[in-house]
Amino acid sequence: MRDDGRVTSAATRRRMSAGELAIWRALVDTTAELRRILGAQLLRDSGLSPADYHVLLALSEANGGRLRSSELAAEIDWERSRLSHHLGRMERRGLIRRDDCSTDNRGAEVSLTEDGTRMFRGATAPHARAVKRHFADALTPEQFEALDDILRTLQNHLHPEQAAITREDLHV
Amino acid sequence: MRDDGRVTSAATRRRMSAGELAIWRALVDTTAELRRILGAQLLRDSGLSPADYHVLLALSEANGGRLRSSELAAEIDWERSRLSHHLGRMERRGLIRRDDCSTDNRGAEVSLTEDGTRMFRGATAPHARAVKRHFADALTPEQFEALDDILRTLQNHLHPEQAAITREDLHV
DNA sequence: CAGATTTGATTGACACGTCAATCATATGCT
DNA sequence: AGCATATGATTGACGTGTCAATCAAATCTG
Repeated sequence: MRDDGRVTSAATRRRMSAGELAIWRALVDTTAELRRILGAQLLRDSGLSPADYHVLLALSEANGGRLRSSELAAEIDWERSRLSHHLGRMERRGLIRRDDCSTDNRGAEVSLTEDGTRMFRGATAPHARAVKRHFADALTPEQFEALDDILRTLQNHLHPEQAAITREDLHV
Repeated sequence: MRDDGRVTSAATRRRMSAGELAIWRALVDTTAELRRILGAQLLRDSGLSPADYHVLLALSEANGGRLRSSELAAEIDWERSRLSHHLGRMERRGLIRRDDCSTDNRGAEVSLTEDGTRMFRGATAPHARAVKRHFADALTPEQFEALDDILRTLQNHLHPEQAAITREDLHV
C-alpha cells in the first residue's frame, strides 16, 4: 500500500511518462554495460563465463558440491533446457560431472570436479573486486538502501504471492 | 564529489560487503527477469525481438529512416559485428534494406522498409504498456527519482569523462 | 496390472553475441 | 604516383539462450 492508497498491483489508467520510459531504457542499458564489462573481466581473470560462475557458485554452496539437475535449475532460476545445454559444455571442459541418480533413474546428479572447484575458487576474489570497483564503489550507502528498496519492490511486483515474507522484517 | 569528500572514481580500501554483493546479484537477477518477460511479450505481440526493436527505433528516429551502418552502431552502442549479423537477419526478414553508400564506397546505408516501419509502429504501444505494467506501475515517484539518480551515478562512474554534461540540465 | 499421464532431462533448430580474421576502399605520407 | 595504414563493414567459428519435440522412467488411475 502506498501514500495515494493504490496497491502495488493495481492498474492505473494514466499512460507511462516519457521520463519513466527513459529510466527503463537507462536501467536496461546501464545494467547491460555492467554485465558486459564484468563478464569480460571475469572471463579474462578466470576463464569462466558469468553462466559458468553462476552454476559453480550454486554447486559449491550445495551440500557436498552436488545437486540434482532440477534442483540446480530451481536454485539459479534457469530453464531446464538452458541448464542442460550449459552443463554439456561445462562437462566437456571438465568443470562438472553428471552421474546417474541412485534414487531416480531418470535423474542426473551434477557435481563439481576438482578442476571446477579450483577454477571457481580462483575466480571469486577477482570477480568480487571487479564488482566492487565498477559497481559498489560508485554508490553511497543511501543509494544502496534506495536500490535495495527498489529491487524488492520490483520483485514483489513480479511475484506478488511471495510479497509478504520480507514485509515484516523492514520498518517493523 | 560526495558528502564524505570521496570522489566517485577514488579507490577505497575496504572490501565489498556481503549486502552490496547481494544487491548487485538482485540487480542482475531482477533486470534479467524483466528483460526476459518484456522480451517474450514483445515477441508475442509484434514478432519483433528486443534487438529488432532497438534497431528499428533508432532507424525510425533517424532523418529519413536511414543511417550509415556505423552511425547506427554508435547510436545504439553496439559492436559493428553484432550489428552486421543482426542486420543480415533483419534484411532476410524484410525489415530493413542495405544499399551502397554514394559518398563512401565502403559504407552501407541502412534504411527502413515499409514492412519494418509498419511492424515497428505496431509494436510500440503494446511494448510501452508492458513496460508500464511490469516495471513503471511498481514504483513510486520517489523511487523513480532515486533510480534515476543511481543510474546517473553509475553511468558517471563508468564514463567519468562525460560526467559534467547532464549535470546542468536538471535541478537547474 | 495395463494404459495414460506426469516428470526429469536431453536434443535439435535456430536466434543472438563476441572475438578474431578478412576484405575492399580511403587516406596519409614521401 | 606508390605504398603503408586507417576505416567501414562483413564473415566464420563458437559459446549462449529459447522453444518445441523427444525419450525414458515414474506415477497415477481404472
